[in-house]
Amino acid sequence: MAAKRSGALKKRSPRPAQEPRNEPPLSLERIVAAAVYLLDAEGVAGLTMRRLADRLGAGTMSLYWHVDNKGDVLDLALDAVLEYPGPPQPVVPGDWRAEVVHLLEHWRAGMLRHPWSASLLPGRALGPNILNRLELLGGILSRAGVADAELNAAIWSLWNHVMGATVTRASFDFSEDDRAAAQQRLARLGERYPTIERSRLLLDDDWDGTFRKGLDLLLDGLATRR
Amino acid sequence: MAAKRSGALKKRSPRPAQEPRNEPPLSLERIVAAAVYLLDAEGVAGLTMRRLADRLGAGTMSLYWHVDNKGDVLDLALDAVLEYPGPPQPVVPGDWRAEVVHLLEHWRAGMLRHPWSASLLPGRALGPNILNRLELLGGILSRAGVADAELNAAIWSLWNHVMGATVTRASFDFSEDDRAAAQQRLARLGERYPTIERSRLLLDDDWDGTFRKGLDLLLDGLATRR
DNA sequence: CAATTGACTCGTATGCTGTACGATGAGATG
DNA sequence: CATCTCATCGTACAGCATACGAGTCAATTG
Repeated sequence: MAAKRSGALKKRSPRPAQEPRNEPPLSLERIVAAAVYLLDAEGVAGLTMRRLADRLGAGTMSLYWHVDNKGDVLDLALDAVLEYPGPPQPVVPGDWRAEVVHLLEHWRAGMLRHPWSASLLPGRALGPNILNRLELLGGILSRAGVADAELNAAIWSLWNHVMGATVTRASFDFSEDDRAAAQQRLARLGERYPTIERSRLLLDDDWDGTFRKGLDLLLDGLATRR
Repeated sequence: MAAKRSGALKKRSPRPAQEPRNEPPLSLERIVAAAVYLLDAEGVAGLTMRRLADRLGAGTMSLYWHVDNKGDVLDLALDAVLEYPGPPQPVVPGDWRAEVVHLLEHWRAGMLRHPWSASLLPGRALGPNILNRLELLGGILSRAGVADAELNAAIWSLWNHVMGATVTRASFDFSEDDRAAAQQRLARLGERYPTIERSRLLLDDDWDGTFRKGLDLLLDGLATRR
């Protein structure tokens, strides 16, 4: 990722400077924190190298000392947001379903707090925090007795469910203002799409419930495989 | 979408022109076809309004007569690619599982032929072809006896599985060249991520099998809900 | 026939974007 | 003092979407 920056930690220069700098020196940590802030506040399109540098009180090109390109910033911001505090203790040890549910709901909640993360995840590098979560998930399933031959399919299916549910919600969670318009637009299509219309597929906003029900489908399916 | 273009179909001008035009006149159909071509050939980043116009032998700004903005082009290209020929006949009528499997595998195959479509789908408008597929899916499930209260969750879960599996495959299907590098990179992480390493989660390239197995999980879960 | 209208095309210009390159300076080391 | 490395940043460039207005024609109208 960052190429030029020397191997890990070095003594920081105290940086008195002639024109006195009122900002602390740049660092990967500061850059990533500012990037997350901008992404949260303005979305993916709102993060540009210029705005990022402005926010840090630095010149645009100074960023490129610490980072190879904008992709690095996105990779780092994404993985930073997906830090996992570690497997929870208060869960009943033998209850694999509860463990999976807790892991995935925590995961989903984290991504919903940073809606850009779901859309960013495919196509970006898998950082250590993401791998860590996959590892934990695989471990739970494996210990629960899922056969090795089924393990990858199980992991990916659960992963897809979390990603998909998060992305879907971000895409279709109409703001209250748009809601009336969406309602009307869909009503006009009622004749062509009667089932969708009747089930209010695109208007139902119980995303948490939908996520949970789908997860239960998968877990029920898994339960027959042990 | 297209704003200025008058209400639907009008007589086309034969367009002889003084400096003889060797290209047919622009039309939404030509624009969409060219956009799909560029997307297939160069990916999302390869589609720019300039290149699209060049390919059509037209000036860049001419496109904006037929289309409001680039988003329109993407919406139209996406929905064009997801056209559905209609429910297949040769399927056993009563076998809802086979119907769902056929519908979703056809869907997935279509998106894999145009890998950009999966990454584009969230965030873009739901065109008529997409809605049509959702309607068919909902109909099958409803007729199969899925309760209305469960219907939305079932539809979204299956939708997420198709989208997720397609996006996941596009993200992690390393080219043969990268494969050795990826292999080595992951081996180095083997100590930290033993389960992932053992299951070869990121190296397994049986995407079709993974998709099918995950789909069976969901369908098994659904089968208990009727 | 002449004048007008409307459909369509496109050149130019604006303000963004990521980033290549090279100049600049500070602190450490010789 | 001379060099070297770390770090910062101004300028420049190519490419992007698109606003605006001028241009060209065919069909319509008087």
